[in-house]
Amino acid sequence: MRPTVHDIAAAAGVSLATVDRVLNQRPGVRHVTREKVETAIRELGYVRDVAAANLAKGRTYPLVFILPASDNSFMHGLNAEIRQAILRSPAERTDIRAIEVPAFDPAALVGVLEGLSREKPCGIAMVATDAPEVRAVVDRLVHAGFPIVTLVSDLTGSLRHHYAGVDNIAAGRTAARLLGRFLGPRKGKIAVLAGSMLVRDHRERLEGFTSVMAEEFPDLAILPVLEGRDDPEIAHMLVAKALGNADIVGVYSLGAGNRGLIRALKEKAVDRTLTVIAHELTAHTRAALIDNTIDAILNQNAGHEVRSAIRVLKAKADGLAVIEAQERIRLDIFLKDNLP
Amino acid sequence: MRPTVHDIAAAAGVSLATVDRVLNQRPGVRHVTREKVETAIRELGYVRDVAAANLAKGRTYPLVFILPASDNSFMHGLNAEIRQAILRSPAERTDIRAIEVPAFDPAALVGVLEGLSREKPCGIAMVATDAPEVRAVVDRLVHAGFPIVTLVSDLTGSLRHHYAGVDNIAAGRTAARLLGRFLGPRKGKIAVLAGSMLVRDHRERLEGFTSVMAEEFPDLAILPVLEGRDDPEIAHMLVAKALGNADIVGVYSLGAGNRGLIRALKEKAVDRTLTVIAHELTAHTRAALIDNTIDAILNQNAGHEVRSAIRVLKAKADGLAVIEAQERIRLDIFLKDNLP
DNA sequence: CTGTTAGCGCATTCAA
DNA sequence: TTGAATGCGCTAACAG
Repeated sequence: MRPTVHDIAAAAGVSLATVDRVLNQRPGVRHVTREKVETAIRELGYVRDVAAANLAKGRTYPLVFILPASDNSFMHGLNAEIRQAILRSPAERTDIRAIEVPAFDPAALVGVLEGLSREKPCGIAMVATDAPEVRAVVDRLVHAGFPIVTLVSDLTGSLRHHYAGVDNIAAGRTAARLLGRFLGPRKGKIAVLAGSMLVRDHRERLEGFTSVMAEEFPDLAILPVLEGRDDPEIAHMLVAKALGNADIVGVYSLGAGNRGLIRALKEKAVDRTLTVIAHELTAHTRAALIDNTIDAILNQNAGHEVRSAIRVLKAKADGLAVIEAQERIRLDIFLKDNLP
Repeated sequence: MRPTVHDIAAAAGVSLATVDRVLNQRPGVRHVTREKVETAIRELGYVRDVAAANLAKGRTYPLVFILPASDNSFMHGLNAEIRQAILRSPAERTDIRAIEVPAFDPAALVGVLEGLSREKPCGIAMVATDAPEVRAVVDRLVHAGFPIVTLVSDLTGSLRHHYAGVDNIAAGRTAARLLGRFLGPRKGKIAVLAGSMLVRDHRERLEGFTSVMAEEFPDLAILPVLEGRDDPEIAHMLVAKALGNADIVGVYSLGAGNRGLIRALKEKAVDRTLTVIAHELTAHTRAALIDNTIDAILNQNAGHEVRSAIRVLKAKADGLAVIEAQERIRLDIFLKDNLP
């Protein structure tokens, strides 16, 4: 049988309340008494039963998710996963609220973040827009004791506790190698469609992509990046125009808004054998993968990201450790054969 | 505030004990009383607090893992993950025991399984060897009320509750497409190294591989399968011999024992440009991927499989639902760029 | 500074 | 067939 608070109280010759004070590092315990209790804890190998503690405390975890208000399938999916998590709230003792902020708008994000410090959530998950002022508030909130995890897009250089998203440099490098290997001996130009160079995830994907291209596939030349703002309409326009270039042999779409990309490909490139790699598995990209418009999809599993963010935030709130390997968000690579 | 047993007792005008009897479908409640309670439960939207219930019951989950005694890195890794889970046991209320059985030996597996029915674990996770007699015991145990999940290798057609492993047909198909696309316009022969056609996962990978090869890459011919019994020494011998064939342009290793494969490749194929796809990320395959001996690795994450098996078994033991998407074991595809 | 006591939501005796 | 009382491991008033 595992030792309980009673056992350590008996071993240390003190009462339950004192043991509790030591366990929860509350004040009002003499140094010597504290030492006695700590010794007993160590010797009996006591580990606190978190479930029982939460029951006694009636603890719930008020969590806030901050997301950009973007009208693309990936963000819709992320939203859906958060709603799923809200449905599980009773069982998981969470109390989750989602807040939307204008996309690519550091000032708006900062405003919401500052408002949050008043309502005292026990954890914050946010899709970060990469800007100094955002980094500043985040650092301030972390200092004030709020657990913060970044979601999907990281905020490197800030004090955020954890990042629940894929390694985007690795994603870009992987895209480059797949494209290069699939193209084999072919030479030509590569079009790159991004959302915005303002978000770190897109910048990092591009960085990884260009470096592997330069190192290993010198016969493929990258054209100037098209910024589609993750908007299907803009993406369609940009890609349709770019496809006028007959030297293009491949496309890398590293952001969202792939509906527009796919439409442009079907209109302008039916007769060409382009190799296309895109990010994010959605209804649209899935269909395009199956009908061979797209050759491979790199994906981050929004459900895993949300669940991981919640686990990490709860653990941080309790001062507990996380299973690192479990919280690593993997880059999914989908060909038409291994679709879920 | 969520409704508790007290609330439904008050609403139904009965005592806690009666509510409990209804909740746990125990006998000794008049039909009309039962109905009253059930109505109250429905109307208040009561959901049981599993943590509190487990606390009151002092419940633990005795779980058994059955693994083949194979000396390859993948099985070592699986073992390590189970040991990690054992370390987490106190926090997760599990009590995990691992049993090794001779590999590819249905009779031995049946023996262990039969012995288990006496010690009453509340869940069994097993790497299945695919044989009718195994299917028979599994079905018997399931009928007797034991939750059973298959791990890594499934037992299709049996009554096992869940399979914690990858879709191996999809894995084989994916390997074929990667190999075919990487090879591009090249023609030639493909060597296939398997462990044993006695285990379902290997048979399924081969099946998926050959079908995509036949459908989409007719210029690549598959040579007769080499059965290395997941043993590095045997694998080395077989592959070294096979590489005498100068027409070979690619290799698909769908089992374990890749140490032997890699050694053979380095000895016999330094001067050739083979495209090689292997399964399972280990220290050896990782190094080979980095030094370009292997071009891609398909992997199943043993840690996820073990944690998933535990979650599912606990849920089944409690008659609870699982998050299906979370329990789907994904096929990892690693190029040298996205290694963890 | 330290101890007593009640109670979180549920299960389980033991009586009635 | 039903109910009252007790306890699981822990926290939190409230006394001393």
